[in-house]
Amino acid sequence: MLDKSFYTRDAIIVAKELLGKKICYNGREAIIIETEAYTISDPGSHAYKKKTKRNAVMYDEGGVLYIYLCYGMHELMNIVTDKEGVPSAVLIRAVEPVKGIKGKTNGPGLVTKALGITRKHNGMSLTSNELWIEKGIKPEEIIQTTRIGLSQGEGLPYRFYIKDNPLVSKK
DNA sequence: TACGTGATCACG
DNA sequence: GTGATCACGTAA
Repeated sequence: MLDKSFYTRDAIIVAKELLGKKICYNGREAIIIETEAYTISDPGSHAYKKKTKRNAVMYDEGGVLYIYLCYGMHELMNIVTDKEGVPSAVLIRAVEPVKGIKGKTNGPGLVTKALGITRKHNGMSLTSNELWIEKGIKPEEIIQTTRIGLSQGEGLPYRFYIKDNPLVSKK
């Protein structure tokens, strides 16, 4: 299991290093293929302006989940990073099924659905024996490029994925 | 390319 | 209270 110290670093570093790691939850396992980082003073981040009820968990110490509902029907899964009081997180955009997964996993809304993660898991710890991330594979090559699907801050190069993987999400 | 869908937030 | 907005997915 990855230690708390893995998560309490800058979101960009964590986003990059999460690639190839394995998420384990509820008997299901999946390798992380694609991520996006959301940092402090980032126009695309939910915590860009101020602390609200929704984004409060982003201010927590790294190593917990931030889940929210998008477009009224998709629950998106983020991993909170950095020290307490520094709002930042990493969005999981695509994973590769290893065990116990049904359905598609090549998009952020599909990842939560496949893993069985919902808003009820908001704030849940990633250093527990119920939900955790551990060593998986070593990515051959990592691509860093601009984020997609945002109305603001889309141009920032905070998106990472494993090169040539067929599960990388599309716009 | 169009739109469903509902929580959330910035207003007043 | 109310209206605009939104880190998406699907079908067309």
